[in-house]
Amino acid sequence: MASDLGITPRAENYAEWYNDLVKRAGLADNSVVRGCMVIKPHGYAIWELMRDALDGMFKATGHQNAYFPLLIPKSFLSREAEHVDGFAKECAVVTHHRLMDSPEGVIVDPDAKLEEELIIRPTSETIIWHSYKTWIQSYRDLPLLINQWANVMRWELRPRLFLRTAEFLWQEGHTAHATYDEAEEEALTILEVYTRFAEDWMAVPIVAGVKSDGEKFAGADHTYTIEAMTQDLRAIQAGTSHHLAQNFAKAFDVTFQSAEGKEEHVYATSWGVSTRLIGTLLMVHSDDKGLVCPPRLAPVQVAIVPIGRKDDFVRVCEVADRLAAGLTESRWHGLPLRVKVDKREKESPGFKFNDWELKGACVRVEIGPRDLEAGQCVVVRRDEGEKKTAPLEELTDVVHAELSAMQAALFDRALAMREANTHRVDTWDEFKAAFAGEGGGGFVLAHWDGTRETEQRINEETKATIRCIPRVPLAAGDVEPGACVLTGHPSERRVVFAKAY
RNA sequence: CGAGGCGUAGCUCAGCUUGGUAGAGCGCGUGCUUUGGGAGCACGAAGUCGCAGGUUCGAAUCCUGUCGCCUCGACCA
Repeated sequence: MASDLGITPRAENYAEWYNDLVKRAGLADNSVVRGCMVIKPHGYAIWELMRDALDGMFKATGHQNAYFPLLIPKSFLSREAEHVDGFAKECAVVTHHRLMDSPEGVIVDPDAKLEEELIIRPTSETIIWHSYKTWIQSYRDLPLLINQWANVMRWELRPRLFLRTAEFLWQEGHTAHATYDEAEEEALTILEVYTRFAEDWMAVPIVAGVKSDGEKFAGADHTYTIEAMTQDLRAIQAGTSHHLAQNFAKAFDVTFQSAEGKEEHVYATSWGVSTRLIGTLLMVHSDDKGLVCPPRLAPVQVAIVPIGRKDDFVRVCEVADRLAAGLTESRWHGLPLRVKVDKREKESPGFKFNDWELKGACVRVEIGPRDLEAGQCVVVRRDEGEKKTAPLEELTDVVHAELSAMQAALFDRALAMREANTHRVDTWDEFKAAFAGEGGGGFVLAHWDGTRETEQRINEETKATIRCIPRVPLAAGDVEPGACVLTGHPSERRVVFAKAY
C-alpha cells in the first residue's frame, strides 16, 4: 500500500518526489502566475515557527525590526555597479498606475505611464541605504542594527516550490558600523545565528564558510554562507551573510562623523534567509511516506488518533482530550506542545495513520478500547515507525523524551549522510568521476588555485561549483597546502565543491 | 530564449489513429453498514473537451493559428 500514497519514491525520481511531497502534504500550490506559489496553512505554519525562532535570535543579538517599501525607483538599483549587474536581469518593473475598460476587456491606461519606472524589490539594500543616509550622522548613531520581514521578487526562469520561486518570503538584515572590523564581527555573528538555527532547530548539519568571489553577493566585499546537503547529494545554500564594506555607503553617500571629528563612510552588512529554508528542511529529512519535520519546527508535534466505534469512540475521545490537555500544558523547549486529536468520524484509523505520516506529525498516539482497559496507549515516532506502548499517566514524559530523541536522531542521520558522501579528491579524473552523470555527487573537498577562471572551467566541465571555503576545516588535513585539482597550481587549502540547488 | 511533452469533471487520465448522444478511477454529497495500517454497498452532483478560426450534415477527434502549463538546458537565494 505504501506505494499507493501518491508520492513518487525518492529512488525513482527525486524531483518528482519533492513536488508530490509539497502538494500531498498540503504545504503549497502553484499559483496561476508562473513562479509564484500559494503557501497553504500547513506550510505557512512551518514558516511562522521558523520566523518566530529567528526573530527571537535577532532581537537577542540587538536587532530591531522595521519595514521598508516594496517599490524602488529604477535609478536606485544602478547606484552600485556590481549590484545592478547581479539583479537587473530578474526584476519586475512597474510602468503604469491605472487600468481602463476597453472593448477587449481591461487594458493598461496609456495615459497612466509613470515618469520614473519602479521596480519590485529583488532585495532592499538600495532603498534602505537611501534612508540610512538621513538616519546616520554621528558615530553615536552606530551601529545601526535593523532587520525586516518581507517579500521580494526575482523573476526566475525555472521556479521550484520553496526552493526557487519568483516571489518569496524572507528576512533581510541591514546593518551599519563605524569600522570594517565591527561589520566583520556582525557578519560572523549572524553566520553563527544561522548555523545555530539550522543545526539546533532544523536539525540540518551545515558547512559554514566564505563564498569564492565568483559566487559572492552582487555588491558585497565577501559573503558567508551555510550549505547543507540534500538526500540526492546536492548542496543547498540555506542562508547568507554579506560584509558589504563601504560599497553601499559610497554609492548612497552615507557618512558619519567619528569621535575625532573625521567624516567617514560607514561599513555595512546584509544577511538573509528565506522560505527556501522550508525546501531545505524537506529535502534533508522527509521520506517516501511524506513530511518528516524536526520536532522544534513541526506544526503538529503530537497527533492523537482515537480508535473505536459508537460508545467506545466517545469514551476514547474523552481520554484523548484529557491527554491532549496534559500535553499542551506541558512545556518542551519552553513552549506548549502542538497537539491535535483527530476525531474525524468518516476516516478509518489506518487512513489517519497514513495522513499524519504524510503531514509530518512527529509522534502519533493511538488509543483504543483495548488500550483503555490496560491503561496505556500506543506511541509511534515518525522517523522510526515502531509501535511502543506507554502507560497513560506517563504519556507526557514519554512524548517529551521521544521528541528530544527524534530531534537529535534527525540531525545525527543527516550528519552521517553528509559524512558518508563527503570525499577528498586529488586528481582531475577522480574529480570528474565524482560528478559524472545525473544527480548530485556529494561534497568533494579538493584543492583550487583561487582563480575565477579555474572555478569557471570546473563548473563548465562538471556542473559542480565551489560552495564555500569552510571557516572551520572539516578535517585537519584540509588546510594543508596542495596542488589545484584542475591546473596543478599551488593551493593553500581544500574547498567544498558540489552540484547545487 | 533553445529542446521535448501535455491541455477532456476538483485530481490522475482514457477516448482522437478510423468524425456520429462526454467516459473511468480517485475525490465530493446523501444514506446504511463499518473502525487497531488508506473500509464496503447503494444512490447522486459535477464538463464551453485551453482558446479562436477553418473543413464537414455533424468536430474532443481532422487542418491552421494562438495561449497556457510541465520536464530538461543557459541565470539564480
